[in-house]
Amino acid sequence: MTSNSLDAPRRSDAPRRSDTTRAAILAAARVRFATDGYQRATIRAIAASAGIDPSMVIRYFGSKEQLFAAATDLDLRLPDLAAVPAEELPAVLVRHFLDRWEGDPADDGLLMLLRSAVTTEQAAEQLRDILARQVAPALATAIGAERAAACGGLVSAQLLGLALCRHLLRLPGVAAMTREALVERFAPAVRAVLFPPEAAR
Amino acid sequence: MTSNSLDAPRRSDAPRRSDTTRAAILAAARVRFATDGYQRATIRAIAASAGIDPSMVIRYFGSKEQLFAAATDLDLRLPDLAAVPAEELPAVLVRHFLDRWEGDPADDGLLMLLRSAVTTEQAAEQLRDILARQVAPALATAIGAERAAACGGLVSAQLLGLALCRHLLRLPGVAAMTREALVERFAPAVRAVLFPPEAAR
DNA sequence: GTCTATAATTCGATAGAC
DNA sequence: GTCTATCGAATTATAGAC
Repeated sequence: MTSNSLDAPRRSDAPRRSDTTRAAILAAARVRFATDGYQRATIRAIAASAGIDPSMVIRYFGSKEQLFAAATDLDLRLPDLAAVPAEELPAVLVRHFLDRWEGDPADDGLLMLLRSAVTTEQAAEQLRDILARQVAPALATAIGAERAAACGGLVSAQLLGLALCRHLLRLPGVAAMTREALVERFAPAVRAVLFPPEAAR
Repeated sequence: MTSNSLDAPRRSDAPRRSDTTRAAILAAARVRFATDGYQRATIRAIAASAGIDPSMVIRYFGSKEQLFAAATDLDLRLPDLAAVPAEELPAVLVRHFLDRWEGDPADDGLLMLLRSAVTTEQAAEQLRDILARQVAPALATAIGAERAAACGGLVSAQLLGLALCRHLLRLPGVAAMTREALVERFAPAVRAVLFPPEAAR
């Protein structure tokens, strides 16, 4: 998956030129996709950011669609939720995602994917797949498979809603809050869907 | 705002041809913007949906940007929240938006605007403006201006997150739930940000 | 008022020289 | 491996005939 499928095995450990170029394209693509979304992020702009010719992008990745697929092959790097006390689970989740979103734009794959997923079906499919494969299983280790299935989507709705309003729409009331204030105010809401009060069961 | 600024007053009450054409363009534009977003919704496609020539769209609205501005001049039609008991406020809010989103795509302006706002700054600006002018004041009548300012953004994050995951991303776990199940499970989360528990104040 | 024709860009992707 | 040159399609917007 990560090595060039056309090459025979090599003895040298030194990175090939083609590998560094490929990595440069991928890094530039992640930044452009994150800020502009799939449609506005042109191959030409990505190539310019990477300092190479547009035709190289096609040569290395075949098409814009395949480049996007490679750029959005994400690992959310969720912590081990089984080790977290139920009481702290909501805050841990909120803090984890907030931390990732504040980091390097080329590294916060979730925001990149979310920006494109709203208007590009291919990206939406990829996002659904990633959430199902990573968030749901991680939740299952903490609160059991049955309850994770029942509230996984609602937890996603809350966390993606937070990402949406804070980083993509930049609503003043959400974008201006500090990370810790956000954890304090939003974690109780996540708790309400993770552990439904009696009245809602 | 709603009448053609170039016309002199007329005595007849019969709708002019230009008014029905203008309305047809606007209706078609709302559908295309809602399903495809600002960039993919082309003037050609909108004209085809309205059964007229693409050049007519420009003639009536000047440019694609101005057409979008006219199509997204929304009224969320929020109910009178001052008349709602605090206890029922979260469920009333969730149910109101769910109802609107299930309706006619050409009438659910919020979903249309949200789809474009993630990748088009003009749409994001319009959405921020609408939320600030309509949601925030309505909340203020129910829980007071001070507390509305503190939690308005968080309530928006929850409701927009729900719209995002249910109707734009169509996450299976959220899209499959019935409207009433969603109210029951999501209202407690909205309550948690509207009326913060002691631990989070 | 409505349409035909087209200008002026911009995009993804390809061919081929070096 | 890298770049030049370009194709073919699609876009917004305009000019002008009827």
